[in-house]
Amino acid sequence: MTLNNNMNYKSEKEFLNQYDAKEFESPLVTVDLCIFTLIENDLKVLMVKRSSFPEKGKLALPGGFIDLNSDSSIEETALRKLLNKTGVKSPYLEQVSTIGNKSRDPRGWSVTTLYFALLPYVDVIGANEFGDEVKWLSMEDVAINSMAFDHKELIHLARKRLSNKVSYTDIGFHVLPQKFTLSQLQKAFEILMDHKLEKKSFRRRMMAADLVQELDEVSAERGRPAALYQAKSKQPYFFARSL
Amino acid sequence: MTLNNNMNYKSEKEFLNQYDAKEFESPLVTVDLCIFTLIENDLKVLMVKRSSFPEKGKLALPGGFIDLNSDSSIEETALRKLLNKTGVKSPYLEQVSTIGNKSRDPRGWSVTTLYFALLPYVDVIGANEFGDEVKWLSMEDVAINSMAFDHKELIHLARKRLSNKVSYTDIGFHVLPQKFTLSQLQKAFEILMDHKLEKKSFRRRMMAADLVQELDEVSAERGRPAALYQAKSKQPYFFARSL
DNA sequence: CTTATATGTGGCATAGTGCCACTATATCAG
DNA sequence: CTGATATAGTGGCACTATGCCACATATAAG
Repeated sequence: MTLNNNMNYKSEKEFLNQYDAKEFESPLVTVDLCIFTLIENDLKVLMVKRSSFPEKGKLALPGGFIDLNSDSSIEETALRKLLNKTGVKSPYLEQVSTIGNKSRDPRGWSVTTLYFALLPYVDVIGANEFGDEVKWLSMEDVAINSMAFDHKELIHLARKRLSNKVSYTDIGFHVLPQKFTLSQLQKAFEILMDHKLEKKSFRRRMMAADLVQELDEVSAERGRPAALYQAKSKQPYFFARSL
Repeated sequence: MTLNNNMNYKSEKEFLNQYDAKEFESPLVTVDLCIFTLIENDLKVLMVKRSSFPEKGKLALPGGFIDLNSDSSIEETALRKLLNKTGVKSPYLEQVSTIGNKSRDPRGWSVTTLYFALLPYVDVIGANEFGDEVKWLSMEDVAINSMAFDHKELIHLARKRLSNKVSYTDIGFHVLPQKFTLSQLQKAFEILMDHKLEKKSFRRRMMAADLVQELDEVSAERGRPAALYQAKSKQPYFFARSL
């Protein structure tokens, strides 16, 4: 489609008067979110049970259409959806990819921009917009559930991006509460990356990267009490080779 | 926009009959390409001079609307555009990001999915679809040219992704001809990354990564003749720390 | 007081990197 | 033929980060 190319309007104004966006054939555009958190050392994704057709009753990612009147960008759409479902205003949010083709939605050509978010655990029951059923689904159970549209693939896309990015950035901090022990931090990184880490090496790198601030408190559960830390002002990268 | 959420159709079929995509308010969707190549050790981007409103006469990235009838995915749209402008069928092509907001196009809310491509140099004069002026613009000159829409920002986005990705993958090979010397390869990487490299370290890593195949030919210009190499079957990553 | 459990450190062998001087092989000028 | 110049390619060492794992430390439970 190169509708513009062969035309020769006398002025831009005339063009704008004569045409508006709705005259171009455009696909449906949605924004979908893959919201991750950690609950008791188990990685979870937020899912919604669809209450309407198509795909009624199936699990789907939270998301939906852009509100052309109130949203001024697609990031805003994503943040609005996130706030609706979780009550969280400022998560870690990153665009993963945009998938567009004519087969993913039974209604025809459709395009979705996928985001993923990282949050510390929040209770989500009843936090939803229209009484749709919203719940944290364990990543282990993603495989065994039937899902709407291509949302299972979307989850895998987001999951891959997550694992990868956690290994060379500090985004993993976002699933933890304010205060944490280095063991908790390591465990979180391991789960997010799906990869075991060496205790000494991990601590050495964390210290070298200067990403954490030791506090004067300790967390005592079993065994020797662990020092509590908090995240320092985040830096984009800390160049770990393979964590 | 959650048009689906409160409805309660009796069946999916009824839903599909009653509604089709055009009833939802959707933004304009385009695909834009940032096509890079190297000409005489100078990084170039392919630009088109717009022959119609809006932004008539300004430089713009090649791109345009999805053809809902012939394209079956947005990647296909991108490849079609690329083929139109350059005649190249199988470049390195990667999705960078999707930008959507209500201010980037004077016609209103619009969404574009940005791709970048890497090619060995091809002559592009006259290769275009509708007689639009198409040319390779030096990256040095991007700053001093006025550009349509937010395309200057799109170029910067693509440029950043390119620099970054070249440093930990082998995509840099795609701007070179089949046969090349290690010095040419290093120079290409340096330009793409915008970062000087150490000769010995570079060669050591290339060899260790087993990405190149030495040939029985040499390239003689000035000085000692250099061995020619060709790329081996590409692997996704070769884990260079900082090249 | 012993055991279980978890935190935190010491220290070494190994591998990858930056650095740069040095060698090798061509062309070109006179 | 000779020496200057230019580029290709290597030798080798100091430095740093990593993996590994044993050991020391600190608490609770029995």
